[in-house]
Amino acid sequence: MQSSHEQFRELAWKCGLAATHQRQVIYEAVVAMPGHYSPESIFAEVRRRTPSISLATVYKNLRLFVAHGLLREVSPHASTLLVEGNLEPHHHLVCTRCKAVQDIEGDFINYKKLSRHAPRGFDLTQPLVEVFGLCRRCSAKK
Amino acid sequence: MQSSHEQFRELAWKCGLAATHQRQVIYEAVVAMPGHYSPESIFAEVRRRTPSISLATVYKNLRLFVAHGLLREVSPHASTLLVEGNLEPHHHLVCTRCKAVQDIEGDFINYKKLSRHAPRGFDLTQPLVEVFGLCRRCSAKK
DNA sequence: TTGTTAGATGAGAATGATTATAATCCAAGA
DNA sequence: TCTTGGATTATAATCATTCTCATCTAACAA
Repeated sequence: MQSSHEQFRELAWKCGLAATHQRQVIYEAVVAMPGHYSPESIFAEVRRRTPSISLATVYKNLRLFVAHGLLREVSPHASTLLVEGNLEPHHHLVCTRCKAVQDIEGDFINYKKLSRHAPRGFDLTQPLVEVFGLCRRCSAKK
Repeated sequence: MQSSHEQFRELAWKCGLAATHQRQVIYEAVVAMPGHYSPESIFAEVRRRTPSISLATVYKNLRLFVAHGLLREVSPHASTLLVEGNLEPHHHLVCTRCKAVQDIEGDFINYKKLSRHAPRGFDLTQPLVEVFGLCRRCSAKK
């Protein structure tokens, strides 16, 4: 069984990226636990092990990892960046009011109907979906 | 048949809002044509008729109209605001690369399955969905 | 019609997340 | 070990949006 370090070195090598210490700790911070993480929270976490790291480096590498498919961007057009390490296809539930995001399982999309209504040439190879509603807390407030 | 002005005055009155000239022209700019509009584009449009109007007023009133259900926010957690006058329930297709948004018709969501997988208390009374893919232009570039 | 006032507007400053810049640094192949 | 192109850091810059507050006006009452 490979060490976590060796696993990352191999991933980086496949993507043609230098396996720097900073990239290592950023990647591991996201992948260590399931969940959705902001650049700031990753920065705070990573800083404990590598105090000299810069916030710009965190941003740059999160974008890079997402571009290479090592991480997933929680919402591809959200106002603030969130990343997750879970690469299994799954959808998200978003609260319209507080913008909280959570995973939602289940096969509730009819892909055949969906692609029938999509315009010509629109690539829905692996459609990801965001469902908007009101989370429990916000619908209680009302 | 009511004039457009009278229609707006009545809507404003129902919401308890003063029917100012600025609100009138902002509302009409969005509702006049189907489509998705940014605050800047509405500002540019509205300025032609009302040169003294302020961008802040446009933002403030778009948010207000959305809060009162007179307009719809295209994507409730997008990085930049877009509004539309079409209040008929419909979903959106978003390009992951260029973030372009277009309407998509069709009943491709299985609401029963969806609510079965949603957490307790999550309000999905009228779930709106955003589907991510690659628009034709972006998937051609690849 | 006029007076009163709560709410609305306008101009510009402030905010906050993200990206750009440029000097320094280091991973990786020779 | 040496070389070099890519990586990192600190900070400035950006940009959409919101805030502030002085001024103004729509709406109701007299």
